[in-house]
Amino acid sequence: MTASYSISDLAREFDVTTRTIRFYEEKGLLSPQREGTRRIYTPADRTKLRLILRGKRLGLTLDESAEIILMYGSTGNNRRQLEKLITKIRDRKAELERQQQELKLLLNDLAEAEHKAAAALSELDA
Amino acid sequence: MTASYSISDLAREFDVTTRTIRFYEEKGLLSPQREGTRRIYTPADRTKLRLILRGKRLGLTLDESAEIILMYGSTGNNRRQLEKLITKIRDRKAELERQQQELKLLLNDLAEAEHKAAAALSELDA
DNA sequence: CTTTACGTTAACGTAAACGTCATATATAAT
DNA sequence: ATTATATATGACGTTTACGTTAACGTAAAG
Repeated sequence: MTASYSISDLAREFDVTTRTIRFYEEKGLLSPQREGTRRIYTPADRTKLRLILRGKRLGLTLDESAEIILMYGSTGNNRRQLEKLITKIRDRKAELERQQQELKLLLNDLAEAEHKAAAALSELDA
Repeated sequence: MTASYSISDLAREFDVTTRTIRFYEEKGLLSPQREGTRRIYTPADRTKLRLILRGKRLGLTLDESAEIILMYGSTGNNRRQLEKLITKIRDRKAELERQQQELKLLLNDLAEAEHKAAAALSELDA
């Protein structure tokens, strides 16, 4: 018996509200089973949620995260599907690498600013 | 005579609308001089705009970008100011480095997904 | 048996970051 | 003088990503 989670289990674990999780379902990012009316989440659902939130922390929109999730869940095994999947992954990687570059630039700028501030400070001490 | 720019000069250069630039002014991120009613932007204004947009591409909010711009324009040279500035820079660096870490994780996940997809594809060819 | 805890749907509210008119003025080109 | 182009100020609209009641069902605990 694989583990299963209630909506508040996941909410606690990932520090989001249940509203948030239901919202992701509305948007088609999650589709847990039901036990009567209550939602039951599988480990796979949990992984999807983790991916969504990871994407969020990187500034991805939910629609973008949805794409990534589709990539993971891609059970369609025909060639066209797979080729499309590979293309999408590469596109996303390229974009993320561009972001990484921007990040380096900003970190450099900040390091410079810090240096100048520290220098000005030690001037005061001289 | 230092260069100066009209609002549409900057809009063209950075590929944003004039509305966007006026919006940044509303939010206090820019404060160009006026020639009568028209806005005149200095190279310093241009740099600020560049920083705002760089921040945006990294997923910073405008308020966060505003902080960074304040750091750059910080002409207050007293110790308290400088110390506060240094602290803010370090905080931001820490957050950005955390993001960099997340990015690495996601890139790894994507590499894995790509690998699996490629493997599935070569299965089809076998 | 009634709290207490957790769950459900439905619906309206909100902050951020602009887009999109509408209307008006000013300068440049023909 | 008239047309075109650029600019200005409102002011309302839009999307994203949820927050926030409201109003109700269920189920275990005391």
